[in-house]
Amino acid sequence: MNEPGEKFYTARGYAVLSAEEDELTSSMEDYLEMIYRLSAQEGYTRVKDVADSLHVQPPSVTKMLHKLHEKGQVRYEKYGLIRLTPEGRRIGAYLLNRHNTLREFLQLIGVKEHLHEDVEGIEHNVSTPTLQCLLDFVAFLRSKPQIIEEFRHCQAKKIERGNWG
Amino acid sequence: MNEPGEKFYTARGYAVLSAEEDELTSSMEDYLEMIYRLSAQEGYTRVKDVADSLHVQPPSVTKMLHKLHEKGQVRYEKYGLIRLTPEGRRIGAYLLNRHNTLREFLQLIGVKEHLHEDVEGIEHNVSTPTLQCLLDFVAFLRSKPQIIEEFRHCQAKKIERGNWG
DNA sequence: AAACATTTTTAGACCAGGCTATTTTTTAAA
DNA sequence: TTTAAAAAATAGCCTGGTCTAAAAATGTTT
Repeated sequence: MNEPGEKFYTARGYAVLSAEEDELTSSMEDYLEMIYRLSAQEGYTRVKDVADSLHVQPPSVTKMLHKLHEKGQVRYEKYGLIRLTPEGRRIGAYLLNRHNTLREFLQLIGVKEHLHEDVEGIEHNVSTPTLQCLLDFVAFLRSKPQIIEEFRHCQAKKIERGNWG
Repeated sequence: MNEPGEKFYTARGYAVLSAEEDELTSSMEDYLEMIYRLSAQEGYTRVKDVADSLHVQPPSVTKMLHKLHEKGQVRYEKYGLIRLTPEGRRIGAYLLNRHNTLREFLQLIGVKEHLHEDVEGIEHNVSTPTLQCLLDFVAFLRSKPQIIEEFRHCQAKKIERGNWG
């Protein structure tokens, strides 16, 4: 049909597929990444802090903590402190690294306006092998700063010529 | 807190925000993009074809058609053919272009394994200004093929050295 | 044109991840 | 140590995008 051998699904369809593979949902990743950030200093965080940071209400956090606990990423008991398990820390570190890599790449190609939103949306959909490519590419660009310099130059010229949407 | 001035939300949180801005949901984009592909030849398509292509059941298509009709992207009456409005065509073309741009970029940096899934997931989260950066960057890389050549070379060397995850 | 097959629609259920309102527990102050 | 305030948990509702089962419309034979 379209590209041969490629099956299309809706956004929901992909979500269901990855749930079947027992992967984390996008929201679970958001919570885990944030818990990882917040517990970096003290080794723990609290429901209220997570709620405030993610702009959700506390009951949403509690509910998600049960899920992350069941999945083995969070050590948690009622009214207690939130701590990641070693597994949770490993994943949290991975997620944060993925976030930062993506962010750095987008900055390199000149994204400014919706940087944060785009990173937050895109990160959940970057598979591990793709992340590896991105990492390699960012490292490559970092090692040859003239490339980005030249690209910036082209972009600037383009703006001058008024070729923009 | 984290990066100053950046507000974090969960995946759902962002979805709600963009709904409030009256933007299309990810699923709506998937349907619209597919209708655009399928109706490219004949100028129309059918519920069954959309359902088969997106691996959903026909009632899901019907329901979504009502929404896209309300939003003014689809011309549609019961049991009839599905046609895009001019507005729908414009957006469809934009979505397809975004898809292809992203795909080309990922291919350039050497993505092979999950190319299709990653494109399908990422595309919905690429804002218009970010897409513009990507377009510029892909054009730049296309105009200087030595860059990608050299990058490929580095990647290959890296594999040789066994520095991979 | 009658009968059968296919396509589409309708109706209603389900699930994740939010929410609000309320109750329970913990913490801080008097 | 009793009381007030803050934090967390529970219960239950809502929404979007799916599904299935059943009904309705359309198309295709013969």
